[in-house]
Amino acid sequence: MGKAIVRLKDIADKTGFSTNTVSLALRESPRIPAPTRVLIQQAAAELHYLPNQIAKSLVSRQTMTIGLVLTDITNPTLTHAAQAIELALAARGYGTLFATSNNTLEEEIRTVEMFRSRQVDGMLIYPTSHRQLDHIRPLRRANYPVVLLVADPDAGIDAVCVDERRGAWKAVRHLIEMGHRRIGLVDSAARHGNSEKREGYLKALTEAGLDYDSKLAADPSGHTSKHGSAGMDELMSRKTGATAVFCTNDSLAIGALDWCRRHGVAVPRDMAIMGFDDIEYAAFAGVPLSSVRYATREVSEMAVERLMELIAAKDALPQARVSLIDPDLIIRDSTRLGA
Amino acid sequence: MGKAIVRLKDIADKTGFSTNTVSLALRESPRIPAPTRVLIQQAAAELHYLPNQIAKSLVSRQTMTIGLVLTDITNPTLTHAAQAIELALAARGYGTLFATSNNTLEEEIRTVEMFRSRQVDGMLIYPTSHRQLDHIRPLRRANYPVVLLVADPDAGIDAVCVDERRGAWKAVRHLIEMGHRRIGLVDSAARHGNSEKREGYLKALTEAGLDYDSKLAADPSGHTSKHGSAGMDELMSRKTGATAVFCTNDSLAIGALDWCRRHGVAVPRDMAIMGFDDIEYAAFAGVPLSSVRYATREVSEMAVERLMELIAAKDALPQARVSLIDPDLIIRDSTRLGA
DNA sequence: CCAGCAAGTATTAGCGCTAAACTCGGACAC
DNA sequence: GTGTCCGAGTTTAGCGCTAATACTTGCTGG
Repeated sequence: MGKAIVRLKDIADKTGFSTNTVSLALRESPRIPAPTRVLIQQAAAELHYLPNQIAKSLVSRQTMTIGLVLTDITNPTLTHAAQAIELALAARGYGTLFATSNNTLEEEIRTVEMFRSRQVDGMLIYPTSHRQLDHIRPLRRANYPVVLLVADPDAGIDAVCVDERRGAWKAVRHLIEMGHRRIGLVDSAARHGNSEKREGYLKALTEAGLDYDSKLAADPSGHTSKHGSAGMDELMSRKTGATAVFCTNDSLAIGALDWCRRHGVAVPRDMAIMGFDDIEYAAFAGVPLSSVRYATREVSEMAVERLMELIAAKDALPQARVSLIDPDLIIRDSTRLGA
Repeated sequence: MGKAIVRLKDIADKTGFSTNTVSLALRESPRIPAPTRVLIQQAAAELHYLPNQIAKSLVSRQTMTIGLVLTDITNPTLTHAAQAIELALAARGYGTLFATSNNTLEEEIRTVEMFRSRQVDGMLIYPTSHRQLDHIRPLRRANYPVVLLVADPDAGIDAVCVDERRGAWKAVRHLIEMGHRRIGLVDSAARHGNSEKREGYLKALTEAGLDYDSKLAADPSGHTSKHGSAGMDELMSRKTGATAVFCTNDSLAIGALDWCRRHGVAVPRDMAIMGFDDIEYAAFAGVPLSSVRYATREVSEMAVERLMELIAAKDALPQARVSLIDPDLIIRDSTRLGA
């Protein structure tokens, strides 16, 4: 770890005060008179002193570090969130330790343990599965500050997240309003047990008096554009008569768009396509993509704020609260009939 | 930090051994006979013991944590790299602390100090500017393991990165081979003093006997698609007669592509466009985008491997080495004349 | 004129852990 | 029988820091 590190003791030796006096002076304690304080601080600066946070953490019992568990940082949405979260935490003096669970529960559990072992002051988690939270509940019970970034309202754990159900419902309702009756669903989250978007889809169908046809749902094994294309393949080979498709994220949708281009299916004339997340590239896809947008920055900021509240609450966490942010539709050419 | 944490002492009290015996047993010391070891390990498991890494770090003088400094995680390329790095580090038992410098030198310096204060065992850095490394050199001189993820070959600091100069040179040479003589450059990195891609561009021009015309270079204030579009605007308003444009990353190129679509400029017939990084969406842009690709995963893996070597070297770091990875061209419709 | 107090500083203990030094009771050799 | 060695632990010290307590002065007031 590099060469001899400068410690309080070194400043003490240099100035002739005791280590404790130095410690107090550097922390602006009123118990040390101003002239002494200045003297010590100058000596510290000359020696290029940097406090050892590890030692500090051991005694103060807080590390000023938050653990961020992501499923997969490749997803542009998570990426934006991670950035916004790091920013919000840094502004409050917290460091961000991050790890990806690779969408497996096992790794998620390992990650959470690793973070605990490193004594993070709290965690922000994108759980792999929104339902299997049994490894997280004990944490909350032990008064450990945890905020989820996707969740069920009835999870019993604090969460700040987008209302995916409502977003999906809005998206599908829009497709229905555009006159579509046979609406496909390309959903890569289902296999992780995350059914919010699918529920929104079903709700919109039901409200419009449309039947759900399981042939209209594809369930590709990942969430990249390649998978979106594969999902389209699966869907279209079934000859379901679909005239619109709702993809649960924009990467999938962009892949679906590409499938249409390669198969001579005109978008939106022959097929309307709707995404979710409104990533930067949605607007620049072959056909500009309609999508569901939400304020990543605000969500992240709120989640961090909530985490801070929990940390401040010490050993009496308040009742768990789930905040759902209502997303908005962004309509572009991929679903605009006149286009 | 949650409720009463289980310490070695608690296991000691429960089993009747001393804390030190417990510590040794949990670390599989041969000094403790197997039956005792098992007994102690069972007790630890029952109490749900998790070692306190902070305390461990204080005495072992290593935190098993690496600091990762990114300029801006929004960039899909950095994102991929971050993911690959986290994976490679986790595989070696290291945690990843990350922070973004927001492309300012000041924040980069603060971040590096913060990491040092947290006693990270080493750092991986995407420097904001490839030239201003004066805050990093002292680290190396103090035997602090640091590996850069972009750099000059003569930086005097270890680095593992893509050979951007060569990538740009290949890209521009390709455009020249396609018959272009007036080739624009949209480069958002120049303002940070990172001129590798521009140098590659110039080298290709020179080799082909083409003059450089400064009117052909645009320097937008950011690296998103919006900025790419703005860069095109700037370039085209100058009536330079450009028939091709090299954009220093894919987001810019996708923005440029969009500018062409909106202004009725046919790609590649009236204008060829070339990107850099080959992000997922390059293939799915309005016109599939030609780009420069490199193996992110391998680069990250190599960088981590190098960092491990430096860490293992203790207080006698080997001569700094810079490894440049040679990227490949991916030709798609945006530069293919026949398309 | 000295108890009482405050200001300024030093000493001590301890966070949870590890490494080094130490103890103690056999077994064994001669 | 006694010195030596070994196995199976225990005790002690210390990582760099903070918090609590202790100790000096010099002063004030009754």
